[in-house]
Amino acid sequence: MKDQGANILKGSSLSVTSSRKAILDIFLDADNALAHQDIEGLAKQYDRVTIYRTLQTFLEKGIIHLIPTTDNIIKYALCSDKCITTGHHHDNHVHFLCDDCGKTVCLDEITIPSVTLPKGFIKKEINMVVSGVCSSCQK
Amino acid sequence: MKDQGANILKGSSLSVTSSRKAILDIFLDADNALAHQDIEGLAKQYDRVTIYRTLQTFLEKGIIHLIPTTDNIIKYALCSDKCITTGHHHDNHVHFLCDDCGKTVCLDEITIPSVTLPKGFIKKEINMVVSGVCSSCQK
DNA sequence: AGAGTTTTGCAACAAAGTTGCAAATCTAAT
DNA sequence: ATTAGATTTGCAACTTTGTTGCAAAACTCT
Repeated sequence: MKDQGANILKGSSLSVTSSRKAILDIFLDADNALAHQDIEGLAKQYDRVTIYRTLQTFLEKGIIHLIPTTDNIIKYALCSDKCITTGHHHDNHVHFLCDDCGKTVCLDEITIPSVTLPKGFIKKEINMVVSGVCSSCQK
Repeated sequence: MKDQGANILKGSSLSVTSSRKAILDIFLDADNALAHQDIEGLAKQYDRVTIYRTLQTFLEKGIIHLIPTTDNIIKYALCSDKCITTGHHHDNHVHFLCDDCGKTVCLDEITIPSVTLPKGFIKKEINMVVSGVCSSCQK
């Protein structure tokens, strides 16, 4: 599909600007989750502040989601098509953080198993991050 | 137990200083996980740098563990006795983050269910954070 | 109590994130 | 295609968060 980025933006009723397209393209090209810093390095022509605000906007619109990690670095990844089209966020897959290369990937095919919470707790979202060695680093 | 903090420090072969005891006491009194910022507020007489270094030391010794959360705030919680005594870190319980009060608690009795990773991935640690409404906020 | 080691606080710095505002860009309507 | 109106961007200044080196203070062990 050509100009996929622009379509996603329109679909989320966001105006199509070059910085938003550029940042979205970076996500579309990436095979792993990205930290703010990564994006700053890959979209050098845009202001730091613009990147902060763009990521914030994408989060709010459900275009990207946030991955909690134990390495203290906030990472973002594209949501699956379903997330974007439904507008409803269903991020129920497992994330993997490689101790070796530091990359974080979405394991879309691995669904988070359900847990039973103690009485009185109401569950809204579950996040699961597994760390270890990824398939590219394990040689 | 009197002077529990000092005992824990000795048990981890750390020298017993007033700042370490104070910070450890804050954790012993807390019923939820604490961010650096929380501790700074509760241990005002100590330097910011000392708190950073103390938390770092506690992490290394396995006295506290780190909880990844989706609210971008790094939180620490005391490890269970077993963690401390064995020196080996077994943080296999579920964490709960309340969207209402913002508190993070360890659900020590809820064990993280196991998952099967794709071929080539080696699992070392699993983290699971459930968010929603905690028992105190659900009224 | 004192020698030797560890820890602390200070200062200075680096990195990360936020805010207000004017200029630039985008959208939608003519 | 032009333009009015709204949104977004970049800049500057600032706050917060985290790090490092070093001398003074506190702690441990004998």
